[in-house]
Amino acid sequence: MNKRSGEVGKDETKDRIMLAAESLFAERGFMSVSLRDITTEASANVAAVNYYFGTKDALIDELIIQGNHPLMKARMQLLDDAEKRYQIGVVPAEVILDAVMRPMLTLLEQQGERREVYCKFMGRCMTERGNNLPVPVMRAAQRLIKRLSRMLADALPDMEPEVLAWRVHFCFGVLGHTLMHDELLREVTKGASGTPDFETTLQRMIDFCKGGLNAGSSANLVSSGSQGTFLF
Amino acid sequence: MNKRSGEVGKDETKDRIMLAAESLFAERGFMSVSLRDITTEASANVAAVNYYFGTKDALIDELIIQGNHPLMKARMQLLDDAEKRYQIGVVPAEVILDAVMRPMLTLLEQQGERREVYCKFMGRCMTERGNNLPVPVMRAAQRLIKRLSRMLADALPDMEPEVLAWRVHFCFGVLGHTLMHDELLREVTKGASGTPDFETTLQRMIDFCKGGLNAGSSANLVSSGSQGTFLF
DNA sequence: GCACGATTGAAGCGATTGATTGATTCATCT
DNA sequence: AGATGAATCAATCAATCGCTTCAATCGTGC
Repeated sequence: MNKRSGEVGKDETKDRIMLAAESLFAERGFMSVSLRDITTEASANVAAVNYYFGTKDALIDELIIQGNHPLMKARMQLLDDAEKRYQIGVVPAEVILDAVMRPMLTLLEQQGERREVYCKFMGRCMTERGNNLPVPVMRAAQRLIKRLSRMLADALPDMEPEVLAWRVHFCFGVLGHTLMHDELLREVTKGASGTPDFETTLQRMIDFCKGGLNAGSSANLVSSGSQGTFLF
Repeated sequence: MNKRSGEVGKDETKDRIMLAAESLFAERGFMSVSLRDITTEASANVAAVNYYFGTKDALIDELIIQGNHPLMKARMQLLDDAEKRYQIGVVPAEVILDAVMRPMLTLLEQQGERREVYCKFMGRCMTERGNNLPVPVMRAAQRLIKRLSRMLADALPDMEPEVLAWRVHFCFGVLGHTLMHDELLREVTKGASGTPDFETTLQRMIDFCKGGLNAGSSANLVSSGSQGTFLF
């Protein structure tokens, strides 16, 4: 045994550190939480972080990977199912969008009391580490986006691929912002946003994104004649 | 004169600090940039920050206020214009949305070479400081949201106020995410997103949000019977 | 030319950071 | 019982943080 007690520990130090770290990172961001904050919360020694993870960044990466992997896997699975189901035709855009958004909802249900933590942590990944994500996460994101773009291009043949890419991007923006800032909305609207549960919120999010994906594309009123003249 | 040179200085230390700080904060976030990073970039002394602003947080607040004020002012002005224009009827939702989004575009044009910095800095305000914004900024946001909700409720009388509040929230999510992560999109799509200028991007953003605002609202398939049972 | 107030600079404050050390504890195995 | 190796601890490292101090510097008005 490489553990002090012969039991399969749910109270292991490593797990306690990861749970504490996830909560604190979700609440205050990656940079604002020190190793001492984490180990104090986890009732562990500062050295334990280095012992189990090497560095703070490695701990963060492991948390991000652990959080993203089941999400990506579930999305891919749903896309598989959709393609199988619509084998003779084209997978509708709404079904594709659902496959991307729904797993966040499903995974949420499995989180129990930690669902709020999970939400904010995933939001942190998107907003604070949107660039510079761990390599496997980045690669998984690329695979998803690539597949997504291909399927949506079939579903919406009249839409320019470039416009489509941006609209997918917007959908992820809605997702990240919603995961992070629910309490901001509550404060700024002074209650007009109600107090919906996460499932209701995510359903509203999906509705909104569906409308956005299928939106008409207006002529560019402002810079139709100056495309590409700035910065790029 | 309270300045050493009688000139109106574009090279004043205070301005150099603010410019350098805005750029660095935009690029690396508020927490990751030290006063020494700022003063080195600005060719100034560390004490100058304390001399002109008091603390690092005060500097950040001043930058946020300075960045947000003209934006809010322009939005309110456009809403005024719209209400005047549609005095006999109701201001359409699209016009309202335009009034909120368009000033970001207009202000961008005034930023010249610093437009990219301005974009990212505003994005940082939304994503890293979404809560805990300076009091005047928070109040301005509340005024805007309140007015927005009222006008949109008139424009979309069939939509539940709560759903409307969330859809407005989603719009700001799209805005913030777009301002922050354009290069992420470019990397993850490997070029499929093209290299549009900011004006084109913002126009696409507005189109998307219009579609989202006007989207149909599907029945809640998942938790229609469990509203309010979790966390809230 | 001299004093004054505004501004700048070098140096350092105490506190905190991520990371490391070497000793120690303890279950396990021979 | 003794040896082994995983796990934990207190203590400390150098580096960096925001912030302060105090003297030097500068233009300006007297």
